[in-house]
Amino acid sequence: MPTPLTRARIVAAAIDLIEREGADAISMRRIAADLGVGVMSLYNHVPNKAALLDAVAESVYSRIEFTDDPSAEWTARVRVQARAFRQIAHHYPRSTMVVVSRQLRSPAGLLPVEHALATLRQAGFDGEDAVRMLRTFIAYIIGSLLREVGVTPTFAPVPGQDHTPHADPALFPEVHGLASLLGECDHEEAFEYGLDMLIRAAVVRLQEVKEARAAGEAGAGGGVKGRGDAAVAGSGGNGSARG
Amino acid sequence: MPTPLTRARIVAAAIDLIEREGADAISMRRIAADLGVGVMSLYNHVPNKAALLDAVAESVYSRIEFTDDPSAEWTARVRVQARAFRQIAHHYPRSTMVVVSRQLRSPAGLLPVEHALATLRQAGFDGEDAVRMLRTFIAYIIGSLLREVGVTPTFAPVPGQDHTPHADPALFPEVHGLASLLGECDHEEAFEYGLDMLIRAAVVRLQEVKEARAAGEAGAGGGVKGRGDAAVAGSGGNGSARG
DNA sequence: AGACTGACACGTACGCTGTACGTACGTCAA
DNA sequence: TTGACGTACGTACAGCGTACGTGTCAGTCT
Repeated sequence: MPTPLTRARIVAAAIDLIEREGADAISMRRIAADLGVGVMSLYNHVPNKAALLDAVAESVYSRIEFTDDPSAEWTARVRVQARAFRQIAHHYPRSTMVVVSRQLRSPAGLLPVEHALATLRQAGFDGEDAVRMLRTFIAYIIGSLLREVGVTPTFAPVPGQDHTPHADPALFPEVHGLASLLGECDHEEAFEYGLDMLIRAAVVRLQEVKEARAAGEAGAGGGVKGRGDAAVAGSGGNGSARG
Repeated sequence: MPTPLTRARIVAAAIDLIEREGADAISMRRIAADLGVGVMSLYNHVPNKAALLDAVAESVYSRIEFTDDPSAEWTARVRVQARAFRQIAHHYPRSTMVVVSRQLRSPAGLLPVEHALATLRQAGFDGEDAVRMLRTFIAYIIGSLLREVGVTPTFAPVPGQDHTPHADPALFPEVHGLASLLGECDHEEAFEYGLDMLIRAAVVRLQEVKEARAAGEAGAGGGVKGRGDAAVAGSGGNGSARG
């Protein structure tokens, strides 16, 4: 055996196999065969299949490349980070479903979070807003990825396929009238559209917060559960300097 | 055999089983056993397991209840529809992962789409904006559902579990400082927060479109790809705030 | 040197899976 | 009566994850 069996080699082989034959085709036996080893040898490095898939998710996730430019406008930085996240769907399309299907709790997932939070904090959001906003962005990105890989699992533009819905015009007038728009989907453009919406909303929110802060320090607390949109004015006492 | 085997009965049994024992526990043999029939009898009504899971997804999806009030403000109607969508995660938490994992192409999925498009069109959006906006909302909702069912698959608030991330303060200062916020997550509130962001952005967008229309019929279509970040005319506009 | 120990590759085996196929038994049409 | 047909069912097969035992080798202690 020239190269020793390794957890990293196993994960790499798994990703390779998923990308070649799809997530359903993965099995411990196939991975072992691809590596030229016996099945049970894998279990010396990975406790079970679920853990292996977790490792696959973590590995793919950790390959997100951030080219953060701290001097750029915060909106641009948020945009760049969101796009970087989405890139995994292009580099590892068939593994993406595995990634989004299992939540990962590991340091690998913390770095993007750290970046995003830092960006939002520097923009002027307090901790609560930053966390909630991050969650909103992540939810949107994950949902977008899911649609992308669901519709085109391989990202190969299947030519013969027709997604145009044909609906009874009487029952579904809107769907019928917009069938051509619903049938096609430029994922890139769709993603940017929603991303624009979120970023614009974030800009509005930031302005709101700043106005509230300027108006006075009165209403502290910023009711988490409170339904009042404006007048959050949290900030007070938050010592976490964060330049 | 009192009641004859039926596709509907099979699907119902499958959903039941998933909710009782989780999506991983599902198998044709278990379903057949629950129904008190032989395994192969299922195949008289369902071509294969994948089709059965598709049917499960469709069934769950079709149970979304819309209580649309056409007289309400469009922002409120959008909010209601989004919440209705999210409700499936509460009624069928463990099936939700099945729903979001497979894209469904059936009439069952068209009714919510029809409702949403009609609402957006009535608000004043053109077809393109309505479709793109709908996709944005769906992506956000799906992503939110995925986090909800991922973190708490059974919606039973696991007491012993601690999701608080413990990160090296030097490497991850933000994550460390906001650990308590990151550790807990009120899904309800998180969902509403992002939903608010999207609805506000939609309000801004609508205003933009209307102004463009009023200004003249010249630049039709509106800069879909336009990158203009700022100048969104913040605080005004939102009439539906939430009161 | 000899003995012991741990890590690791591997084979076998068990219970489980989805489902192709053949069979048996109903009800209807001719 | 006869045949066709739909449906329930049993058997069988290939493949799955993985528990368990066995063999080999490197390193360490006496």
